[in-house]
Amino acid sequence: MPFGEFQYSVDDKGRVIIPPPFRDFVDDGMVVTRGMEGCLYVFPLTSWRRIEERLTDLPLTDHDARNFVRFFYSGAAKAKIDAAGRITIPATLRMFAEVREQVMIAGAPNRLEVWNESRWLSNLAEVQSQPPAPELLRELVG
Amino acid sequence: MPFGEFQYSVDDKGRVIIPPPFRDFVDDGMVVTRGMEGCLYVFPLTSWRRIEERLTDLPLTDHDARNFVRFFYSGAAKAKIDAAGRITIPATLRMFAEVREQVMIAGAPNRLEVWNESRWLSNLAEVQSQPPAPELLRELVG
DNA sequence: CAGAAATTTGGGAGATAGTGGGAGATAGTG
DNA sequence: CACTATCTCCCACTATCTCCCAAATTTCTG
Repeated sequence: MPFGEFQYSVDDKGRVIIPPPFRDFVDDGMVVTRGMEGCLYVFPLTSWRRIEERLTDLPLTDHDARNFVRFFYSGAAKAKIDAAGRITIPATLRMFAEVREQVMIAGAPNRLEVWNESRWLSNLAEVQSQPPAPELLRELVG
Repeated sequence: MPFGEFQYSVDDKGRVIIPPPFRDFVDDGMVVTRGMEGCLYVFPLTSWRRIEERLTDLPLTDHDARNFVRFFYSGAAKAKIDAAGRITIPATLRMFAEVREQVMIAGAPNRLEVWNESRWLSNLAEVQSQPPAPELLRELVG
């Protein structure tokens, strides 16, 4: 499971470095898509296939389900690491997550997250001002 | 299954590019018809035949069923990819979905969707402002 | 501390994709 | 039946992207 956070720059071609400790995790290819709180999710290809199946099974008749699929499924893009350890993030996703200049790459359970740096910081600040619910903390420390 | 989203322009002949990653998906011809939330659905010909059968089986006696058939079936038009990777969308469907100038082509389970660009954006904004139901999110990460 | 290895960043060339226009064929109208 | 408008197929130019290479910086090791 990848953990840790790393700061990188984005060049004007939309290329972002995958931190060396995370490279094994996404070695066989990955899928980048929209995430919650305005970040991007990066799933290893094998995990994505499971998600894809679940999304495909959602009912076409439900408005919210359709939009849910549009958010995660239509937003998705395959990516693979180049010789220099980078991936190219499509323009639409860069715009969505305001990925430009400085970004944070964060490890998460089963995925990576790509954040606009200042969004990352303000999101952290929010967590500090609104501490997690006690029942969540109990999960952590027992 | 086609996923991803792509932005294109529509020329004054009503021609729209099918994104290169989706071309295999609709290689044997496709059917364009009205879709939900004001977009257009694009089905591969083989999927369409299944839909056609189901629509044929709907009871003619039911008002809602009749209107459902009018919506999906009467609006349908065959299309095939030209040498430059485009299809021509009939004027009536273009009017329905306000397909002109800039459009988004989005991959979806079993189909493609063609969107007026600003409709697509405001629809996505709706998803963000109303966070997805927890049971849907569980679909995503397990 | 010095050399070696790995990592980050940038740039360039060939290939691919996007866009527009035109001519012949087809269909519609008087 | 003739004329006109529309559509389809074909061609060509331009822009963009991907892959490859190379330099500069940092980190690790002996």
